[in-house]
Amino acid sequence: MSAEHWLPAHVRAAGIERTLKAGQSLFRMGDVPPGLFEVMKGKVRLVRMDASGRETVLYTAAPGSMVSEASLFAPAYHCNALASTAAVVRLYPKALLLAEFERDQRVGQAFMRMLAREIMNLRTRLELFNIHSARARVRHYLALHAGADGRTVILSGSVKDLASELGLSHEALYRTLAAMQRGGEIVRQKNRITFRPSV
Amino acid sequence: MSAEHWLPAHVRAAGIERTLKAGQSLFRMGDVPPGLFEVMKGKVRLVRMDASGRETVLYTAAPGSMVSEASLFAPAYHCNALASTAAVVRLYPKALLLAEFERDQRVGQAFMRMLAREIMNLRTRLELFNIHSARARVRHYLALHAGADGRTVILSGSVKDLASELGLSHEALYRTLAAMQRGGEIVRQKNRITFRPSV
DNA sequence: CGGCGTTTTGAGAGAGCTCAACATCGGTGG
DNA sequence: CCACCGATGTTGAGCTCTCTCAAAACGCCG
Repeated sequence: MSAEHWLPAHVRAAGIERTLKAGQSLFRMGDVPPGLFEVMKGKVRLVRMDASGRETVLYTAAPGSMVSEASLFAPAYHCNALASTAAVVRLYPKALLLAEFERDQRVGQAFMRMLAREIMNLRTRLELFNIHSARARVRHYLALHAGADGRTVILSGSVKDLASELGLSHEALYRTLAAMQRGGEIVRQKNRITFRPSV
Repeated sequence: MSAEHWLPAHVRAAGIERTLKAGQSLFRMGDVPPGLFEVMKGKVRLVRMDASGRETVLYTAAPGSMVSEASLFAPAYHCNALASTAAVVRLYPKALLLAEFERDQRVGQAFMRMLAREIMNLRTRLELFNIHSARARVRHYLALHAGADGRTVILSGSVKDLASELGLSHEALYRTLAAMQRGGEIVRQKNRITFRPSV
């Protein structure tokens, strides 16, 4: 959900900035969505809690990414947004955006494209979560997040964060990474993983 | 993704119908999307295959539902569509739709709303797949698909179909349903499940 | 009636989860 | 400068739960 400058300057300028401390809540399930948030600094994650208190990470927004696109048309949020790190977000009010969509067709269409891309991301994630083997999940993730060379992934957070993004316990992930390294499938540096694609 | 008559009559009239036999493919990953499909009769499922041949059901479209909304802006399909039963679909060509979005703001906005709803559905599904216990998954599904009375779910296919929609092996699902019935949590009739919500 | 797919139950094994202990690292304050 | 402390990183061991392979009853349709 990258902004990629599809939003006209005058709308961006009208954004209302807000600063969040690590762990602070941006919005909660049930709140009325005021508009669209763009993450300027830090990271914000969308999560849901199930009955047992388990947290499902629905999405992690990095600088340039949007949050709550889907809720722009909904009467209430259906998940919680929490700052994973200290963060700055910018709010674009709903009415302003809808007016802009009407004024300039291209903006509205860019927004559709963004929604469509998010749908595809979510489907890919769904596929990931349907994989039971931890090793296969890691492979799937690595293949999908490889950099330009096709065999390097930069971790943007702790391994623990990665674990919750993969829907694995952090212990299982540590073990899997260790085993893959022993087997020569991956090499780990500070916050970088190099791997052999499609062995 | 229900159509709900948001599409103007003259666009609907321009749709191209196509008949599919059970198991027949509507489109495959990599194909160029010609437009939007509406399911008129039967059921069509979106699936992806992972490396091991396991099939992940991304979405099941019933009559009135749209397929390939997200791919309207993509150069190629990112998943496969298969007829689960004998089915009839109607194709709305991409160019026609985009022109209509420009002509009438409300149609474009209705489409955005549809995309947004699909995002929320997918997030709910993601949450479902993050639940490991079969029983909790079934509870989650039942709570979400309860009818007006809040405690009855009509199964629209076989239990086996339900199993793949829940991401469970069919054996696990049968066992779980049997156990829940023994425990008095649910009552099963022909193709209907009645349950006690939030016990 | 025969065949095929769904439904059901059994048994075993593998894999991830949980609880637990310990190492490591960075930041804080004395 | 060093001790402390909390969070991350790492490894161990046992347990539970689903998956897989198997087999049999059931129901529907030609």
